[in-house]
Amino acid sequence: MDNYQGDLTDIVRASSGGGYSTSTTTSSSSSKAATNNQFSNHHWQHHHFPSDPINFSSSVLEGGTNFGDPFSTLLRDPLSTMRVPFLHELDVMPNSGKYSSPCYFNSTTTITAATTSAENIITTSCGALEDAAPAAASFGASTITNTNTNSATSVFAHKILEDDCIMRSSRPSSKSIFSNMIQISPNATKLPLSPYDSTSPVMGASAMVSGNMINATNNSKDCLVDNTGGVQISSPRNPGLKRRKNQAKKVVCIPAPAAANSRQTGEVVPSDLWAWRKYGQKPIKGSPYPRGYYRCSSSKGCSARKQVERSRTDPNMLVITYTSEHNHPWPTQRNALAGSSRSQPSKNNNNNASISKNSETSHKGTTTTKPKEEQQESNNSEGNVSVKEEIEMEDIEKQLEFDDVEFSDGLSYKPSMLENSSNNSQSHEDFFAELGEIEADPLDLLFTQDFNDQRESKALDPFHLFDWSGGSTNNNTTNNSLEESSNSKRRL
DNA sequence: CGACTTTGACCCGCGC
DNA sequence: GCGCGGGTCAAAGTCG
Repeated sequence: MDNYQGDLTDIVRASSGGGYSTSTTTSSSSSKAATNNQFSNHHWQHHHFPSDPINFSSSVLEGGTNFGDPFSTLLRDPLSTMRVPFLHELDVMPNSGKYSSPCYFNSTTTITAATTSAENIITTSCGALEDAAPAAASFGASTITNTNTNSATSVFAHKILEDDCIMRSSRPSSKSIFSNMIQISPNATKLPLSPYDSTSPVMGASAMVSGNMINATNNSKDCLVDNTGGVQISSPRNPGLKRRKNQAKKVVCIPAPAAANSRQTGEVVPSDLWAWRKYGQKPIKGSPYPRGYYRCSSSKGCSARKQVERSRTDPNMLVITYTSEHNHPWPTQRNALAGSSRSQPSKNNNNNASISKNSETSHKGTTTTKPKEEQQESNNSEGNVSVKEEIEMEDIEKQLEFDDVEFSDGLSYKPSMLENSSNNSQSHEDFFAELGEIEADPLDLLFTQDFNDQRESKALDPFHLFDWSGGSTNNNTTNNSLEESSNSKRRL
């Protein structure tokens, strides 16, 4: 079935802690492969972490459910400066532009649900900015503490909005990047809002998170994921896990790493560092894209699930819905590797036959995640690997600040290191010492040479992560999406 | 052998 | 009550 299964699969495949779908091998879809290889082999690796992270103070939903996933963690601790696991890897656009995200933010937000279609995102963004923002502010929501308001930022934000068809926004200063990525369902309004950062203004065009990220209204009719009624957790065969309409879920809208069929091209995929195992896929009515169902494989008995689908209105957007909660701490590097072995198939390195097979068959049981060797080759080809690794470790350490969590209530995690870094320094050393033993640690794959290169030149520009310079990126991805969409066949 | 994906079937909730 | 849509199960196959 040649639909978007591959997209979803690969998306989560990388989320499993494996490598990225950045295979350089060719496929029968040569043109698309070429296009996506642009993503995969080059831009996807352009991670760039600002020295001065953008602070997200997106507020607000204290008391909300913590999902135990990276997003939850990120969004939970107001003291944490965190990088959204997905977003920080969304450096995915072709030469003409690329997604990437600094995605550092402070937040107490627990996103419980979200609108999903780009259309709705746009709508809610505008609405929040122009209409709801004051209300959100009154709730203590909102709040962007970004201090980077330079021209590059403006360009960056502008580009995002442009690419995401948010040009309808009449306020350039109100553009919010992450309004396109993260939305909060109406349910969020049911949760108590934290006064945290409620006074932080949206800082111009570079605003990263604001009230517009929070869909505090109930206008989600256009949402691909209709959260107006809450969540439907479905465990029909498990009496203890009946579908609960009011169970909180968290929907994250992110720019899709690539719109084309990842199976053939090994397109870039976001990673949230949890290990996920796909247990189902269903075509979604009204959407040309299937929805993949994944459960956490980091720990047995973990009820955490997520659904991955593309926005039906904007294939460039991925809608990732987290449901339930992880009942275990962040996966260790070894846990993170669980199920990731296929993410690094060595023979993908230089085996067109296997790729051809994948492209010609139903891709059953295969992914085209970029093998580590390949990434290493890419790194080597661009040289300076050793330097890269040093810097990688710095960033990894940042990343892993969230790994060292305090599993206090069995459901929620706190980046304890951030709370008491001195006390945890030793444990972190141990952690990294152990980490260093894992050659194939997927975390190593989070950072690449390109990132390193760009870091040197643009490290101080967090918005470089969303550098769309070059222009026609969106067209490319859109075309790919449309092309893929037209070629896709839904399973019915 | 273990862990994964795929996919048809089953089950449930919801709307009519 | 019925049908639809969505979520999950589980067998089969794949992969390292």
